[in-house]
Amino acid sequence: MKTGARDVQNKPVIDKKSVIPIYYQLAKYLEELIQTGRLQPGEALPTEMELAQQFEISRMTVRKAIGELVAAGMVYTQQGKGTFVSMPKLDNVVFELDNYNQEIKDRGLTGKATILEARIVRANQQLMDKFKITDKSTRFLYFRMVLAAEDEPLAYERKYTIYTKRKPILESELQDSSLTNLVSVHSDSMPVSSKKVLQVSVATKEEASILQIPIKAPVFVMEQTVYNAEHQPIGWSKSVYRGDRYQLTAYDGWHGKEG
Amino acid sequence: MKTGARDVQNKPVIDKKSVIPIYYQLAKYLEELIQTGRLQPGEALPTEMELAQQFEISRMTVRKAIGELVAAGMVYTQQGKGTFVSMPKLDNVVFELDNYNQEIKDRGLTGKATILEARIVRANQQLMDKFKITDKSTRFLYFRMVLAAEDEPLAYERKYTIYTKRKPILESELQDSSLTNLVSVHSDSMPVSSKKVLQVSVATKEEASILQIPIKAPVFVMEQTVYNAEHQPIGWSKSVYRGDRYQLTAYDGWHGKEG
DNA sequence: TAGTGGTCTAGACCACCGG
DNA sequence: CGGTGGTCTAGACCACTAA
Repeated sequence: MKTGARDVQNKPVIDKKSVIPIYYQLAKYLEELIQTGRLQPGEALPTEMELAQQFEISRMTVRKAIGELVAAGMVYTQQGKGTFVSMPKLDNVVFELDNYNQEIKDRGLTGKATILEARIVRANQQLMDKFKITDKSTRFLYFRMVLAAEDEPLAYERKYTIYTKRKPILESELQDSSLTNLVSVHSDSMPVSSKKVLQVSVATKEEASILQIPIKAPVFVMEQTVYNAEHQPIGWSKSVYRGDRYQLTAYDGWHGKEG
Repeated sequence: MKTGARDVQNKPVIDKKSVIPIYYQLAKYLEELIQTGRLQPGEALPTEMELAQQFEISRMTVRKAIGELVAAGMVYTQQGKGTFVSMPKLDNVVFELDNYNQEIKDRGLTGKATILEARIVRANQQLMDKFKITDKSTRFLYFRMVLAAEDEPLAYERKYTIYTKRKPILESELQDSSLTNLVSVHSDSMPVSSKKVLQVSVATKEEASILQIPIKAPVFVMEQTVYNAEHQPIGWSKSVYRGDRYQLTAYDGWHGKEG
């Protein structure tokens, strides 16, 4: 009588009566085999039929487990050949920068967004370029604001959206002053995509003054453009982040974040 | 006799005899409904049973299709309630920076990595901190190199790995001078995870000279630490990228990259 | 209680790969 | 050709939600 694989404590690897799904148990088991090196990169996993028979479960359940590992990038499948342990890719560079609100919350600080200025402006050459328009009479809603935590200024943001609705500028802008929200409220079309470019620069006199840092101190500059369904720019912002308070972090590999 | 949904040209939405998998056809069909606005954010999709009956396919196939959309972030499921169209999240900040080799290739340039120095060094306080060790006699392999394209220097990298194998330093290092590769070749344990921190700074005199930029010009500074399976640092590097030649870009939304 | 998505089964046929 | 993963079926039972 088969009873499936058991670990060193003679404890069954898969407990069919557990509330934890079988496919999840199997995925974690295989994950452990890989992370402890009992399955080396490039090595083949047992075939789906073998795993199904060994643990007395359906092949579809095995496939669901393997699907989890594929999604996690730990294994890859080749039709007609088998399933293999991936080589760890540690040189991808995908950085995450938490947005302002989360950033503040994570640090347990009290954040504040102060609007320095909010008014209607007419098109100038820079705006006509950024929004890819030629109509000089276009009006834009212009926001200028400072983000601070614990009374220390962290970022300085300037935002523009095409002003078509003629809606008054409300206090509620303070609740969510993200560019996409401003665009949603004041523009005719919905934002559906966004592009951000992050560059490094040095603080201008104005930026240094607002952020309370020395002139020419290094800063991150992020430009965001928000597009509607027709790929037309409907919002643009330029944000300056203090270089001494912001950084981007990237984790790579199979147990990066836990360490 | 049921024949399933048909589009405006009376063409069946799902062709069961196609070589294209049914679940894929259904996923693309639902995707189109969402992107054209016929299914609005927050709105519920037809239930899995409804879709199965409408297209005369198995519920498991419907689930596979929906699984694709979930993975793409376009819909989310709630047990006991239904499946709903996601709100587009345009304010995530996940930046990608192509690695040096791809970067060069993408631009159609001829890249070159020049090793300025490669030698064995003993532990100093900075290295003992970075590698979290206390043994002063530890030896490190130290690489110093410049990355250039079209004879223009772009980045300056300093890399350290624990030197345990006593292997000679070979020309082959030039082929793949990534930190993970150096660690693989010269260290006892395999790299399994990596952490990178990107900050903004200004060029020192040495960096400015090597990168041919003014002193105090803004630069990206990336520190990478590579860990083995026991979460011990086995490699560390500090790379300086010219601020006038590098930027990070992030796309967000459902049809961002195509535009 | 009725309806939803989540899990699981025991088959089936197929496309692809290697010997 | 046998073995592999890829797709698909027609059921089943469950946990959860809402009326």
